[in-house]
Amino acid sequence: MAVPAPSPRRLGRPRSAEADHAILDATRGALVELGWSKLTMGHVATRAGVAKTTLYRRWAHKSELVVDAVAVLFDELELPDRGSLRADIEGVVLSFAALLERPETKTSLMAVVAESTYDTALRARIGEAIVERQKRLVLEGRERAQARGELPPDSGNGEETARVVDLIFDVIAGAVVHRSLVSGEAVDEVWARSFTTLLLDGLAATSRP
Amino acid sequence: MAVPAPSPRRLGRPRSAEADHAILDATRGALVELGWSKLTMGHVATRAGVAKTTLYRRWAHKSELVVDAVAVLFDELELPDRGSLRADIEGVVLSFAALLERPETKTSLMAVVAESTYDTALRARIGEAIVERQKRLVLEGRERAQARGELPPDSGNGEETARVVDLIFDVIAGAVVHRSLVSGEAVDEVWARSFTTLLLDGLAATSRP
Amino acid sequence: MAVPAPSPRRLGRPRSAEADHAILDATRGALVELGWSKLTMGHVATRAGVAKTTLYRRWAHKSELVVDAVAVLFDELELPDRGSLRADIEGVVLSFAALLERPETKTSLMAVVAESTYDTALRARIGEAIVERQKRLVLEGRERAQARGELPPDSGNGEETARVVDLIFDVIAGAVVHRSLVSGEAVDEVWARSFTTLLLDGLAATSRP
Amino acid sequence: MAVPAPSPRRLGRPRSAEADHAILDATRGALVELGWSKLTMGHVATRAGVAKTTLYRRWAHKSELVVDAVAVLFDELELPDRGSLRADIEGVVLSFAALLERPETKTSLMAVVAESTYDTALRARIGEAIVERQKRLVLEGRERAQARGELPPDSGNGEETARVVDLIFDVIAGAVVHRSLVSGEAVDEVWARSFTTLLLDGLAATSRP
DNA sequence: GATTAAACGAGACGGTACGTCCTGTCTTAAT
DNA sequence: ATTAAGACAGGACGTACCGTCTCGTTTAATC
Repeated sequence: MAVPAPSPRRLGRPRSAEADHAILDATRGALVELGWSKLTMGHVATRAGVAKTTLYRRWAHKSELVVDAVAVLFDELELPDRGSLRADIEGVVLSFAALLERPETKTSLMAVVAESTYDTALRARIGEAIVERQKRLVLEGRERAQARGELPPDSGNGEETARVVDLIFDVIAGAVVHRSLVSGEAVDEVWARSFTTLLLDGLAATSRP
Repeated sequence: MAVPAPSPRRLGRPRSAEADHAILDATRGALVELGWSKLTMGHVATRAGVAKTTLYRRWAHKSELVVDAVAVLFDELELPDRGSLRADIEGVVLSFAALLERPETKTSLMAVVAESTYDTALRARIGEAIVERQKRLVLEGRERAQARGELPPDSGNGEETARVVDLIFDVIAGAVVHRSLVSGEAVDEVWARSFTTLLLDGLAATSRP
Repeated sequence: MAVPAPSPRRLGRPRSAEADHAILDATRGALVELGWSKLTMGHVATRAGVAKTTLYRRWAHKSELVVDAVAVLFDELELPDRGSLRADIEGVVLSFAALLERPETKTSLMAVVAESTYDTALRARIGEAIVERQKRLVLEGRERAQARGELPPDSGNGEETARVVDLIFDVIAGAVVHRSLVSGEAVDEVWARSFTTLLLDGLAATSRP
Repeated sequence: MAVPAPSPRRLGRPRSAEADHAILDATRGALVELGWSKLTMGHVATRAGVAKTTLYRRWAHKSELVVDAVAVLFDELELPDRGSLRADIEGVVLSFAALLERPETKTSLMAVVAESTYDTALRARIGEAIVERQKRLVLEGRERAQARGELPPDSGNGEETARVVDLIFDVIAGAVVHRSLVSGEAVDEVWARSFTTLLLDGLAATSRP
């Protein structure tokens, strides 16, 4: 996954899996205590009880290391069936907001996105490790709503469907991230309800012929 | 504004307004050529033909400098009357996206937002210099739509109005930023139309009693 | 003297004599507290309650300022008649050593001499303000010894006399300075007696035909 | 010696001996071209093709670096047997003066001595690396003169001997340094002869019972 | 069990930028 | 014209990190 096996050869001493964990743990810990900009490779290495070479053998840049360290937190997001599309959306908005409130993610997400604007490899890694994996939540919620009859079934046009999913994803994730990190205001139940109402109405109308 | 007068006293040589401009110009130029992460205070100073001390006397951190240098670009955003609420929204979405495509803003915005998560003074500066000032676009578009009869008049509840404006702002800005910088896909006319449809329908429904 | 009148004209506000004293006092004080290398023009100005311009108008360089500040201390050296040439020499050795033990002079003398090796103007200033004025002690002691009959009278050859005086001056001052500042050992009565014995015997023999 | 092994451990990459030489060579070169006061750590590092950190890892201060760089020049001083005590003294006086005329030593010696007045570690380093090692010349010349019968043999009292050696050392070195650097006049054959006469007579008398 | 080759810790390395300090000059208004 | 105040260009400081390197030392899989 994030730390690809260097080659199928198996000569010499194998890499330490312990070191991998220690480094990622140390990275998350350092993010909490220092934030993105004061986190250094040397500090992470020391904190993980590992030599700098061991760290650089696995991750060439701080941004890649942080993406991998933080990605796992995004995987914790889930979409339990709350019984209605409205409840599901409000739920995911609130749990996404809660995730963004954690110091590890708060300080990292924007930073790696910023870094990625000039680094296509990093952009790909972010897309793969974080962004794409969150779209599953939209897909899942959508299918469930279709099963409930809250949304019309797929048009059969896969491209069209992908476009809609992307749009909804950008609207939900974008609004939450912007409110939380840019506007710097709390994403609470009140806001989640207003936002969900707006989105539901938009979706309902869009779904009409 | 950005560089507040240090005090009403008038002792000693006054600060050079030329230097202010040269520094902000140099900052924008360096952002274009080097991007956020390779921009250094020393480089900006050299480029501005100014000593580093002169720079640090005004801006203690690179992030504050960049906020001030970039804020003016956001002020260039305008909302010409395109005849309908739909046209106005599509217009602002596209011109905001165009702004985010400029190299000066592309990396900077996310980077300073990232920095602001651990620096409340910076967060305030961003809010004041960038975020709050862009809400005027939402207000303006809304009033115009109300005048056209496309949206119902204000409820008279100022707090309620502010909440709605904030929501719309976060949804529009958030969706555009997310699509453009996080998802890394183009904000083109097609997307703008889909997004606007979604938003308009949401607004229309929300406005119904 | 050390601070030459800028010109015989007397237009505009006259220079403050208070400032002169304050600056020289502050310089000596700073030398005591900080030593030569940590003394700065800005610090002296602040300590003297004077603007930097006021300081630079009088002394262009730190070394010149220090020479003037310290020269006055060397003028305090005196040669009271102790009754014999031996006693006079031992006296001047000990009082010169005592002067070199003061922190103002200890830290300054070698420093300005070092500086003067690449700065002929400074060398001249040191020669004039410090070195030449101390030769009076040698001259005085010599004349007194001649009056006592301890040394033969002048040969009448002025050049010859000057050469001898210079030699004795360099030997006495050099030995004391070297012992005190380079070797870093105390110039006490025991050493002064040994040194004086050596010098007297040398002089006596030299004076014989 | 000058750069003590940091510890007997042998962990990590060992320090580069090449770097040591390059730095000391660069220091001497910079002293020749720039003199003490314009020599900077950064310049030396660049000239040596070495990072500043590499330099600071070995020498914390410019003065210590210069002491080590210059000490080796003092070791070049030698005392070839010139056949008589008089010739030996005249020889060492002239060659010491020639050494002090070299641009590397000219400013450096006084400067580091000045610095050492407020820095006991530096004083110790100077004592060890320069001062103590030059006393060998006095010892050597003295033994040779005793072998020739020009001076009486040692009294057997080691402390007494050390005191005499120190005295002679301070008188010779002090007089030459003072004439050359403080009085700023040439140490030529004429002066050397006068000084040697004075010293020999003093020694002769001192040696008499 | 010995060999082999990569991974490991430690830390030195060349290099870049940092943010501060000092220098000596200049620009204000006040005296 | 001099003063206090303080901004200015410039340059060096000593430190912190970067990413690479060079050591001597494990640690498995292979021979």
